[in-house]
Amino acid sequence: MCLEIIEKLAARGLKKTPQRRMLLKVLSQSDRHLSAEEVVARIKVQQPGISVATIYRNLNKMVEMELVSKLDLHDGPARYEIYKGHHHHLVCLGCGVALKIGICPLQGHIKKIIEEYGFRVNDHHFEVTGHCQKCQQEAKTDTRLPAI
Amino acid sequence: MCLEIIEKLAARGLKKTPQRRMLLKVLSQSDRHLSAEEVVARIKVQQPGISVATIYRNLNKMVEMELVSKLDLHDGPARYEIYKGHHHHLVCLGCGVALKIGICPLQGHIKKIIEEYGFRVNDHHFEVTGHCQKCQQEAKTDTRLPAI
DNA sequence: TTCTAATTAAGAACTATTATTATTTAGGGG
DNA sequence: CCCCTAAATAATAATAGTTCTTAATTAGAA
Ligand SMILES: [Mn+2]
Ligand SMILES: [Mn+2]
Ligand SMILES: [Zn+2]
Ligand SMILES: [Zn+2]
Repeated sequence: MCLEIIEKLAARGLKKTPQRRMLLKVLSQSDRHLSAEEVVARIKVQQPGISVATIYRNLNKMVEMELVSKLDLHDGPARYEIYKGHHHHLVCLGCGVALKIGICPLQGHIKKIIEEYGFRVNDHHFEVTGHCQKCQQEAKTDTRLPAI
Repeated sequence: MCLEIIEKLAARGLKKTPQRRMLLKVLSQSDRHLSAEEVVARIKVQQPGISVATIYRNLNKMVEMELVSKLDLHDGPARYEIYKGHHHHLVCLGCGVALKIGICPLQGHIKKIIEEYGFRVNDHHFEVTGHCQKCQQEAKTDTRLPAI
């Protein structure tokens, strides 16, 4: 899985470094988005010398190349996952999970209207925050005392 | 215009301070979104003692109260404007202008699909970046040498 | 094997924002 | 009008997340 990505890097003239291999391995083995610091922590288990700057630098490069995608909410660190096509997320404020949704607002109708404004679209962000089913359930059955 | 807003603040138990008056005056006199630092710079002309912390603190409070709205892209400082109903923007990467669009993706169709996921929506962000008509024109007729 | 441009580790620097704290002030009650 | 006090402020330190700088290392071409 990440072998192919490493080859894509090489095809574009980038070196196959152990740091890049580990970065891709960690991302592809995760079942959720990871922040740069989380990636570093996981790599440190095997390569304690890994530097955060290296991870940020490579994440940026890979996002640019569309090998990795970045989920940047308006608070906390950005989080990354292996690129698997354009999509958006429902981000849970309770558990932090980012549920993939197939719907993109920049299709058909809305896209057409935007282009009628004479605006040339370059990129877009669409993020929905709220609570996932599990966190709604937990809130209902929660017997803990309120935080005040 | 900002007199009404000041009254709304007072109605919610907040004091009518000269700093708050100036903040609202500056925002309502601007024809575009302003960053906190830009607000400070404009207030400084008349009140050189104004503090950035005061502006940030009040902007946050006013956003929370829906008296001001915040436009937070993923780079550079957040920018603010007087709240005039829920809307989204086409943000020009050339001149920075934020064109208001009336279309909200979280209506009807898409909203329904999201709620069918069992997700309880709390908030959402939709921003489109690209180039406005004016900046597209300028790029065409631009006789400057490219920056390499 | 040698060479060199690419890459790295380490940590300083930076940007935007929030927290802390001593001082000031808005506005209500006497 | 003056006093009082909670609210608000100015100044500045602290923070978070990320990028920059630089000297040392290394991948991979020759
Ligand atoms: Mn995803
Ligand atoms: Mn607007
Ligand atoms: Zn999309
Ligand atoms: Zn909307």
